[in-house]
Amino acid sequence: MKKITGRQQEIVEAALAIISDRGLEALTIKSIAARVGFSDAAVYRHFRSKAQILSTIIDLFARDSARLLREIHGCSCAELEKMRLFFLDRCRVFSADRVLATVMFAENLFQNDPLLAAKVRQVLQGHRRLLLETLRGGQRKKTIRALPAEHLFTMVMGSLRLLVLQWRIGGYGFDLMRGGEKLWLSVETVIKNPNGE
Amino acid sequence: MKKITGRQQEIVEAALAIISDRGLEALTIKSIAARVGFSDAAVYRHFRSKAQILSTIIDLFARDSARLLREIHGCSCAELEKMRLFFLDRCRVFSADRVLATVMFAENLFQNDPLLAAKVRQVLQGHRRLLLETLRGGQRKKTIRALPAEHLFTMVMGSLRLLVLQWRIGGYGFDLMRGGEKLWLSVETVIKNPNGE
DNA sequence: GTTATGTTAGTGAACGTTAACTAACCAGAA
DNA sequence: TTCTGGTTAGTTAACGTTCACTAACATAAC
Repeated sequence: MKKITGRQQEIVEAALAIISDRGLEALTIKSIAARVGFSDAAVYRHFRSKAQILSTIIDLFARDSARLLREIHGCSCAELEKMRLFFLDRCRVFSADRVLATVMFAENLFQNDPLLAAKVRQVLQGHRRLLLETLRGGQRKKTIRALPAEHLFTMVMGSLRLLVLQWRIGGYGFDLMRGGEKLWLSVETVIKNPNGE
Repeated sequence: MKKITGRQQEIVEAALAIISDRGLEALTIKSIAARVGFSDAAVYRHFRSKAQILSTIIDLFARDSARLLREIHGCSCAELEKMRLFFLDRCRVFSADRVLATVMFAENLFQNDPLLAAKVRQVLQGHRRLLLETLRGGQRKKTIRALPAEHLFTMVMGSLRLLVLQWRIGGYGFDLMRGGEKLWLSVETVIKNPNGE
């Protein structure tokens, strides 16, 4: 991970704003330059290529994601609580920075650039590993329902993803945090062990 | 809905194959023409624009989807069974025609063309309406868990979507039908009323 | 001879990227 | 202090490619 200059930060933020407003297709060197307020060529004083800008954005996503994973892993709370933390933290992050939600759904968009695609996939793999581990831990303690952990993962993560997608498609028309909190109550209800306690 | 000539059918199939193999970004008039076996200009003998080709593809998806919705709506079986039919039918359709799975995840890809985006959204709305209706019917009969129907929808549809996504990302490395059947068992377990029967 | 279905050759626009150049600033040597 | 060389960050103009799309023309069927 490299240090980043002020100008690079500006460029990345401009790129994020464009993706957030008009989608990844609208992200061109020209549109970035226009947003920052200088010519297209000037962008190349700070980044070697467009791919490097995208790579920096994904790194942002990955770094934040790694922080979350460490945080939850080190937490001494129960497994269901860990799941809740993950679920709601994702909502919080996407709420605060909408473009990260775009990156989350970018598996297909980066498929022309295998390097970027691999980077995104790696982040998602990290989520998967952590959640599966947590789910299995909860199942050992009989707090989480005894269904295939893979299935529970698909249900939890699938619900989260669809919620975020609905939020994006609807033009961010509802409060994602509140929506996430309410949805989590239902998700928790169905994944916790009904025979427990 | 228009009638379609043989050549048009060929072109649409070529387009579907390209999307399926190399993604929507690789879908150009040139690539379509190459696949059919003639020059790019010849495509315009059969379609007025690229958008019209895409529109035809979405129509295909919509027509198939409408058939499914009618079929399930007219079915006299229980609500949980209807949900199962929907879930597995989607798996079956995507298994048979992978590109339809691509279209299912194309909400963000068509966002630059509002007409196509609206068309896709309409199909998804249809799914949503049918499933919510079915879920609420099951809740009235106490066969489906008394949680907000919207949440149940998000969980079921989210699980289905993530399953299909995993299938696509993994290079179609597992049998989607079998995966869907197994996942459905878990989904059904968590959404059916535990106090019922 | 008209209609349908191809061809080749071309358009203008957009893309990422590079080239050539300039203005501002900043060292150290005269 | 002033000259000199070098770096940094910007400019305009252009490159080569690809895109969707069009015009002009050919050929064969009816």
